[in-house]
Amino acid sequence: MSRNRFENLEPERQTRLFESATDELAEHGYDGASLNRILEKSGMSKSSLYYYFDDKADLFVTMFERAMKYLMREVGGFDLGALTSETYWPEIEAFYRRSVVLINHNDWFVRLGRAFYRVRNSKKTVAPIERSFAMFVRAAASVIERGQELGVVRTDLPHSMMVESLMGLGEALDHWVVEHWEEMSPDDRLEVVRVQMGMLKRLFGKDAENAES
Amino acid sequence: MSRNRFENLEPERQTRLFESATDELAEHGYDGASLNRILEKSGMSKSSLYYYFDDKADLFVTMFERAMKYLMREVGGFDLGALTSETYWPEIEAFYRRSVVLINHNDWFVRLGRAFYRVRNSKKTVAPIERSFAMFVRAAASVIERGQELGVVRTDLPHSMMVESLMGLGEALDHWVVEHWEEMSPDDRLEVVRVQMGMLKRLFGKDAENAES
Amino acid sequence: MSRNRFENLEPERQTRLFESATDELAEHGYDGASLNRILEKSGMSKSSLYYYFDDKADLFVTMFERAMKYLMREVGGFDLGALTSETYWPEIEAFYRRSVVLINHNDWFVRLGRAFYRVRNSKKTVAPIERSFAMFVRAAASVIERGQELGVVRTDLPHSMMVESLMGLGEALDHWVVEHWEEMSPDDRLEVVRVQMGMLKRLFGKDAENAES
Amino acid sequence: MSRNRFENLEPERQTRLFESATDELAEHGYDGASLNRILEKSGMSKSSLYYYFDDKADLFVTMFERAMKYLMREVGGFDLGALTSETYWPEIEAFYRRSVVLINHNDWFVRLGRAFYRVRNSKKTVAPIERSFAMFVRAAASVIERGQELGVVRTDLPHSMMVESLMGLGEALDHWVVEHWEEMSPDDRLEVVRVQMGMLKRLFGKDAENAES
DNA sequence: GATGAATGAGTTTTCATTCAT
DNA sequence: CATGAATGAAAACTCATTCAT
Repeated sequence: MSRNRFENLEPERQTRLFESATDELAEHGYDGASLNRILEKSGMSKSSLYYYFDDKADLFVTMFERAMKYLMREVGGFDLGALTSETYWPEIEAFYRRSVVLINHNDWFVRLGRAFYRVRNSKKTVAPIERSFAMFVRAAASVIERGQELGVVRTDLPHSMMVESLMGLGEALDHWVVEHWEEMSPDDRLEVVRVQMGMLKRLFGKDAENAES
Repeated sequence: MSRNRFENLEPERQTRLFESATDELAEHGYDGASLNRILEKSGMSKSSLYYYFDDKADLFVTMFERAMKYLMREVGGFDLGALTSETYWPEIEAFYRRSVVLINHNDWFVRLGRAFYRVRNSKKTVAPIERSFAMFVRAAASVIERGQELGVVRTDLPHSMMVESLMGLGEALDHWVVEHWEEMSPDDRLEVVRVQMGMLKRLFGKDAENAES
Repeated sequence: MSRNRFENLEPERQTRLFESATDELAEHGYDGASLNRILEKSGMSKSSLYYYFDDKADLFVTMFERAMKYLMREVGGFDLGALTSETYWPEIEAFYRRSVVLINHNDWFVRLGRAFYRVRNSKKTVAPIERSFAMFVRAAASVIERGQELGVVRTDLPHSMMVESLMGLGEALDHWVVEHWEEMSPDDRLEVVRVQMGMLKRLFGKDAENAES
Repeated sequence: MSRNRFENLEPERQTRLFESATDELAEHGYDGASLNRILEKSGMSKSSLYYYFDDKADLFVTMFERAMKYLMREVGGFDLGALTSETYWPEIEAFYRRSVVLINHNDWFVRLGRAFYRVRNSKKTVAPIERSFAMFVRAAASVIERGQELGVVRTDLPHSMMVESLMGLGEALDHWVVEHWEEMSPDDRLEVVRVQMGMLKRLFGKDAENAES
């Protein structure tokens, strides 16, 4: 129910709320995020917020889902089935590159990114948020599995360890990008994509598997 | 000021407070940790806590530093200067292995580990905690730098990116170990050390640097 | 003003609102009843409710009066003037019995009963509700007075004490019936009417008055 | 834990809180009672209240239990086992009379009485309050059962119906007393006790049982 | 006729911190 | 040394009501 209401809210106020909420989430994590502060920043009244959202969790889940939808629309996803052993890594890199370009134009997306990583470490996160996040992890797992099917991703590690490592390293790399964003030229940024993809390939690529032994 | 006082506190009460605080920190992170709950669990009075510590931050900083000191005493650190290109990776692996053995005997250390990672992502962390954590990061940086001096760690990445990647991947790997701890035999655990060291070497080792090109 | 409007509302929506409101009132009492919950259950919009009713009190007063009108229509009232000393108690019992039969077919009426008793004890009840309830009390008082005129109801008690006792005992008995409703056969129910009438007669009947001395 | 703390609170502040809480409870019932209003009236700070009590329910349960203890100390209870068929009704009447005398000196007790009846009808009453009240109902049930054992209380009604009737009628009678308290002389009041006991005996007494048939 | 939108004031509860004893 | 006591500020959430359309 809340979703429809929010869609009809004056876009400018949507944005104001959206940005305040994202900032707050990024700064304090889910548990620490204060609705009061969000409302103060966005100028919205407390009762209005509860008119648009069921509760704190609903607010952030909605934010997250909207952002994901936006990301998918702008950047596009993978057609996992269409990947081949030749296109696997290049496609991922292209996706990454497109994301970086997108971030170039929407700085609030960086803040959401930060927020995302914070929520991830919030134990008390209520069920719906957990679900939202689980969806994301599952996507990552699918990408890994597809790579293994195609024989381009190593298979000698426990699945869960791979997923967690990917998320952990990915977070660190993204975080680095976000943090150093402004001191880099557009070219630098694309170069970083190349470097970081190199790290992922080195860590998870099949060919490297043999190099170790 | 607080430090000296706390040292003189009856050891049994030290421990009780220590464990309560660590648990709370692990479960709720720094911002979410409640002094009230800690005091309830440990049976200490609120005013006593404020007698021994300046404030919330001081409490956790002290906890953390004591744990680090304990870790160093039990596990031993590196004498970075004494490392050679031959002993570099084996020494790190040995340190890791000793840590895992230690965890075997002190489960509260696992909890502290969890706590550590949670605090790390807490932006609002007051200055002193930040400082405590920075010390830890600096140690990691030193290890990396020494490896580069010895020519066994790659040098083609920005320093800060390497440090962050190490912390991120390290967190993920540790987290995986903590989470799967009980379903593993002692032998499994040591095998995991070997595997994870393989990942670190692959990601940061110099030899692999060429493999990429 | 509100009354006329509500009469013109689509009957099906009238009923939906009616039932939601009655349920809510029964469960939470007047003060505790939430318009929000009522509206959610009935699917009516908040502004519509305020179109049809002046405020919270007006809503419940209207509900109550409609129910009373309905009760009178279905069950029939007394023609107090037509009662004689012989028909007084039998007529009351017959009324009671008819009410029980009615409840058999309209379970929401049970809920209204519960609601009624809850409102009764709500001190803050706004003036109009008080008035509504007063009407009901007056009716009970009239029945008592008529019984006294006919010489079949005791006269040795303060009038107000009789009225209050009647309401108190009546509530308890009704409450008992409502609570045990489902575990009784139709025959049981009518037997209960007989038993409870016995109690009322014993407590208020004139003949019993002598028995005491 | 809370109990001890409250005992040590400055008696004058105990009383202030006690009276505010009782008044509030009497006026609005449990659900409707506002801690804010209580605190405003009593001049206590919100956090202090939560220092002395666990939560809203704990506050009222404590109030109730203290009052009951006080009542039992001042008025004395029954030794049910010691009652005989001759002393049963007189003892009850004596208890009632002593209570009325007590009320004479402590008008807040009247307010608590009102409060008690209101809580009773509060559906949402949290568990502890329910328990407190259940204890009271059980006491009433015991008195009834003892009377039946002694052959002075009728046995032709369902047990639960008797208990509920007793509570309902008792509430009404008490309520009447409270409401007319000030317009009566001390003698009037004791006369009322006699009259009301007459009603209870008539309704529940064994001898009357036959009178009916 | 009908309703979506907005809100101020309210709710219970928890927080970290201070201070007199 | 130790603590009982007190507090203001903040937390998430709900309330009945209003008004422009």
